[in-house]
Amino acid sequence: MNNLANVFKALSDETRLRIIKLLEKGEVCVCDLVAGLDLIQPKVSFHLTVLKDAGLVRSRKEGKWMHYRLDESDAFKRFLILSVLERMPQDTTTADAARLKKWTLQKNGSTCCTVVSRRNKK
Amino acid sequence: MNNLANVFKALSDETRLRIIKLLEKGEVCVCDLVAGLDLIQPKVSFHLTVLKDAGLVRSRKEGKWMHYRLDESDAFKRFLILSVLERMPQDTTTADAARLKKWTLQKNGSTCCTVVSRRNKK
DNA sequence: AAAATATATAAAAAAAAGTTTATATATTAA
DNA sequence: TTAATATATAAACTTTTTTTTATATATTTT
Repeated sequence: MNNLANVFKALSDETRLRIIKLLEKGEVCVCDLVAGLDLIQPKVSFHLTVLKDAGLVRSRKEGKWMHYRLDESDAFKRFLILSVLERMPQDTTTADAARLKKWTLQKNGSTCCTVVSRRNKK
Repeated sequence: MNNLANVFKALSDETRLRIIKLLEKGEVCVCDLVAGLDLIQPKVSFHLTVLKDAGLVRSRKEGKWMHYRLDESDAFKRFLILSVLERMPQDTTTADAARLKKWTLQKNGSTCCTVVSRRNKK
């Protein structure tokens, strides 16, 4: 579904707005989103599917990992996403970003979402 | 509630988008909205309350009638409302507008929402 | 090949939103 | 004052959305 009410519906959930914020700076893989949001994986997958169905994110598979990114391919979506990014309350989003950063540092190639292509090329 | 997710939630329902469209040209009283939408009155009241809680409409009481209008008091809301107004599919909205027009013509002062103040002043 | 991992999805359960019917309140009309 | 009307709200119900738990699939690692 891609009608107007549905795009708004996709944006009507706190968790999904947090996801959008975590995607602000570019692609993030599901395992990293799970860490950043501190939520169980199927829940995150569910919300990603809602966002994708509404055309607000796109995904790219790389090995066993799935990377999501914002889809700002048209002006309306771009504006909606931008207004989410700038309007989300700081407290939540900084906590999420901090968790994500901590996680990516500590996992250090040993856990999920190692960038395979790069490792293989080495 | 007036947080971001809630504003989007208010816009995530077809009936509420139809209401916004009917309010495009200015204040409309509840009985006229009921006629335009062809829905039962408590249902319309419910959706008006949702819109009001989200800060998207305002209301004004005049006698026993309640008039609703769009609240475009800030740039963000104004943008959202504008995008609804221009993006709603024609078929639904023209049918609603036609019903509302027909109703206001035929009721002719005899039924609900007679503009009391004006009549009294005569 | 076997084991481990990332992710999606299905099924069941819980929570939230929307609908309907009935009714209360305020106001106006008679 | 009594009757009628407009609207909001409450209660019961239905539908939709979200959450959780379990599992299947694809891929990688060993």
